Amino acid sequence: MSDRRSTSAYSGENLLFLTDEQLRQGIEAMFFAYRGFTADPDRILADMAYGRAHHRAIHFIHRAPGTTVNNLLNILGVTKQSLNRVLRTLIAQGLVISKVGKVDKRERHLFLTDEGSRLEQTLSDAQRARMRSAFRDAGPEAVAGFKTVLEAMMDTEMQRAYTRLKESGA
Amino acid sequence: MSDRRSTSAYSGENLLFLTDEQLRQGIEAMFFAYRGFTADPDRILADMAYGRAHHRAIHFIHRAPGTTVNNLLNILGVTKQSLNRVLRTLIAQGLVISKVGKVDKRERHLFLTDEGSRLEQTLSDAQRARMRSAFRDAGPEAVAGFKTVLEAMMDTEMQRAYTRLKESGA
DNA sequence: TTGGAATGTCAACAACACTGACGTATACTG
DNA sequence: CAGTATACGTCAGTGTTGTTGACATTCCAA
Repeated sequence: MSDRRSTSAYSGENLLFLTDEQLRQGIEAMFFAYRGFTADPDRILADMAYGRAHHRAIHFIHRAPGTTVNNLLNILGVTKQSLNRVLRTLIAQGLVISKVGKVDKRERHLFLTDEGSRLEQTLSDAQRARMRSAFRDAGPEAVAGFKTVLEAMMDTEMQRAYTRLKESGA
Repeated sequence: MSDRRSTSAYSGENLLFLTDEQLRQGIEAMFFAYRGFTADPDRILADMAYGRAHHRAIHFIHRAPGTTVNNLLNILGVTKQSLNRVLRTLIAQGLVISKVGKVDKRERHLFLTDEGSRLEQTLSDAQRARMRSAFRDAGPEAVAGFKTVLEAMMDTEMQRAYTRLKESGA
């Protein structure tokens, strides 16, 4: 344990990881990695009538069954009209069901049907396979760093949403 | 009947970072972080007639001045029709110039104009600011892990493109 | 009870991706 | 030189996903 950094966290030559060149590398890594991140589910969805927006909706409905439209809206960060189109097709195709709220009849609570759950499983299997492979190649310390940086990159509201989900899943 | 003691680098309880729960966290972290990652440039571009596609084109033309259309196509991973729409407006607005190749006259080499460079600077300043803040909060070890995982998440072709860019910038 | 806020739906439009087909100029090859 | 391949641009059509605007329903509070 070196005591050189006792006062401020990082000083002098240790700041080299903050050069514009390093930042640009981080930016490009995000760009290319996100493409890989979405590639497998996208391929699966391309054959159906669905797209990435459907995947996102299905993912978070699976994560928080019974969530309201409004809640989903906040997590996904799109307009309700945009989400509604996606939801409408998912409901019409029998992947999602929408139940009128008992205490507040304005709200709709969303659930996956069995078929919806199957699709969710297929999609997340594909996405997890890549993530698992990347995690395994990188090792646990790298994974911890990965999560730390991503968390620091989120908007504060998204940090809250992420943390809430994270804790609910544990 | 799988042997509990695997021959891989990590075994037993060290594999806890590969649980489905951990992978799901990684997936959601990517989703939320990418939103933050694009938020600032998106805000700037919303006021102009440009979008994220223009940003990507400008970024990589800045990175590799004189690049050909075909090269840009491979990096961006879109169709030429899609890229052409973007390039056409950028050229019409005087942000990008296209020069006929000297050795191969079929090729068009792309460059930013002064105005294009100014926009690139504005956009990348915004994006770098967030990345820098995230990097600083997370620290150098986390940043190293971040890059390792992202690199492992890319498709192999994208890994090559990324590495090539990375080395050209050093 | 009435008016405003919250929730969700329907309609129209814009951005940006895709495929397919075609045209033109240039380069390469037998 | 003739034929083929490559690089680039364009037109037309389509699909997904975002946007704004208008509107119905429900809840709540003055």
